[in-house]
Amino acid sequence: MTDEKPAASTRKRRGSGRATIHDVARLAQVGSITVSRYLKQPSQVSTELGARIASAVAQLHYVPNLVAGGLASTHSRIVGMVIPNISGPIFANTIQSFSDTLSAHGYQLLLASSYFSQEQEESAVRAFLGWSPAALVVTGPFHSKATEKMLAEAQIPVVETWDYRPRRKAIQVGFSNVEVGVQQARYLLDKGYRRIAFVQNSLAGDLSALDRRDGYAQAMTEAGLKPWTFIPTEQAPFDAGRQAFEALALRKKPLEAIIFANDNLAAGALLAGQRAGIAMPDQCALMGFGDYAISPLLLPSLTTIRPPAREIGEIAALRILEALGAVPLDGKHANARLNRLTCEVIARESA
Amino acid sequence: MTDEKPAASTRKRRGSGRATIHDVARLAQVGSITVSRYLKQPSQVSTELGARIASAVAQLHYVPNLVAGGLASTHSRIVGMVIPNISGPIFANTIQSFSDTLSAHGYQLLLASSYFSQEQEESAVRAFLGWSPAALVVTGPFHSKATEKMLAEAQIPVVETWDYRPRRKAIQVGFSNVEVGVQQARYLLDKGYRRIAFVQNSLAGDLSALDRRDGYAQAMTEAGLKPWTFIPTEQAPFDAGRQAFEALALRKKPLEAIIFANDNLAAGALLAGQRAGIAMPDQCALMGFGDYAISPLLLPSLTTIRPPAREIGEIAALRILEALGAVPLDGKHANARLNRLTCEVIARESA
DNA sequence: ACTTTTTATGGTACCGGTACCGTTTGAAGT
DNA sequence: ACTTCAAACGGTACCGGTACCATAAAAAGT
Repeated sequence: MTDEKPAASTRKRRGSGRATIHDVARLAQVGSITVSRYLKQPSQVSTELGARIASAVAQLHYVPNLVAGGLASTHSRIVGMVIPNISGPIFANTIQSFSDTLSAHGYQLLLASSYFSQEQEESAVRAFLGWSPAALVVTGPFHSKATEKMLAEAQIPVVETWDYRPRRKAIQVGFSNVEVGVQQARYLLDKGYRRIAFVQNSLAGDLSALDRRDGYAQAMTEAGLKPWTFIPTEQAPFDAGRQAFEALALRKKPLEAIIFANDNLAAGALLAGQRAGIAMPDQCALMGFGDYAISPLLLPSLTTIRPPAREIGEIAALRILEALGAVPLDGKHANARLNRLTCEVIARESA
Repeated sequence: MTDEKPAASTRKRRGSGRATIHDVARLAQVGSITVSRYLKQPSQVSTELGARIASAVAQLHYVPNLVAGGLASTHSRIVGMVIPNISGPIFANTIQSFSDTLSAHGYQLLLASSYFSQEQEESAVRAFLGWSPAALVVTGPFHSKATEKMLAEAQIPVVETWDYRPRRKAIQVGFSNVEVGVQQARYLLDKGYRRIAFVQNSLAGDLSALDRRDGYAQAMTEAGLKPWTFIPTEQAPFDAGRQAFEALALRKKPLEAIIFANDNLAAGALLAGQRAGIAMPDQCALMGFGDYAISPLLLPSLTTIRPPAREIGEIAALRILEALGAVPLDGKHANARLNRLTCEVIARESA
């Protein structure tokens, strides 16, 4: 009948085989641009054409090709996030709330972990930028030169999480670790402890603990006391905590209280104290950072600092969505470039 | 009028402003296609041109636009993963190892969480497909009709993790939850317990626990014993565990052993037992699932099952990379569609 | 009644790469 | 010397959407 094999094009089709916007347009007998409009702002299309298009979309199982859309409009609904690690007890909540808030507004999350390595961060950022993401999130203020440059030149919102440094260019969503160190020291000083030590983490990459140590040292000096830092050589956190406890609490003139760079170190110390029969907090008080899931369950339960992990993820997402115009400005924070959050002291039995 | 302004093209440029492959080609005085080749298979380009191109790339800070490349070639180096949650104790390790293995080969991870909701999973899969990903990973074998259809029609590798069901079409990387239930029951039976109950999770979405319950029931029946299932009404896991413990262990004729759908439930029960002064495991033995971080720290430490979370992520990534030709076939597993992993009983004090 | 503005729709070029194919050149084969 | 063939490189047409502009009809303004 009539149709003579429409040119049985010898040229090979390159396409993916999926239905395109043009297929939908043909079936609905409208222009392809109208389909595009209907999918983005249905109000601009008459109800009649809208119905025809909707029917065609359903019939063809049309799924918009976001890659093509991204290329044409030079901006995608992808947001990249680089975080030190996914499986650790700290950042998972941030990722979760960030992802949830984003995806509620139709954005997708590209995720990579850096393990506190600036090189890995750099290569992740570079790869992400290739997708012309709508925004980027990184952790902390410490990046390689090249990363700084890429972030500065990308014409997109950049958020630095888990720290707060007003001088920097990126949007800040986090807290001051120096402040937290002060907070920890003051809490113990208020309780009457005087001989207080700080135990760093052995993992070199996490620089935020150094800020907390500085805050601790500052508060100690202000109180006329001598700060005392211990750096474990053991790598595994529980072992490092035990090592620190033995070095600080089992000596001739033991320390009265110890602040640890994180709860895992503190937990290792606490378990060592249990075994050694040291009364905590009476003979030695322990304080952690992070409020990990184990901390309330230990005996004695661990006094620690709870960082606003979930809040950081959510606020970071909101600031991004605002900057992209996907969400009306929050009257109060009004797209604030600086979001200073605070950590809460979780007072339990160990200090 | 004047308008003159001759060349000054009044037409607006739509581009992103970043250097393109054509800018590089112009600067290096080669065809743009040669630049493209050089970036993908440098061996096909003479060293002389290669050097010129490399210099131009460096000079312009050229970052390839992956969106354009993806559109042209109809495939990207993105892999989508839908997982019930990120922040929970279970899946974080899978995400981490999956992400690490992928990114070591230049692939990026698009992540979304479903909270065990098939609707959320469906919308995530739909959004991911819009990016024409290289592969997709989902959790478990339970999906909506529409999801099944999309996964089947997408011409890409699909992996189902955290379960093992040979009959299904997707690549399987996981373990049989029924088997685990049997394993749990047998462990307790071997220890001499007879009156054994199973406590489900109250969260309706996680269907894998039902399989474990079925395995438990099967093993009990085989041993000539009556299975006993308890379904808490409390929502929060610790509370639900306590509720179950009170209902099962504090009754007139208490159960001898209880299997919980996960370690959090078991932990709640264990703490309730501590408070009530019940000797565990002597008066009542407890067994969990998941081997969460808290489990070894409880008193008594919790006997549980350790799922191969990290392994699942890594093997899923390897199978995908193999299927995509990014990695040579593992001689032994040879791109196996079925990867049956096993769970390990972690025998501790509570059972 | 006529001009101006708004609404609904379509045509076309373009985003920045890559697949496909063609051309040139020099080495190898006969 | 002539043909054959592989290597190196470039031209062009796409991939599948959207930005920009144009157009026609309807609504509003004077």
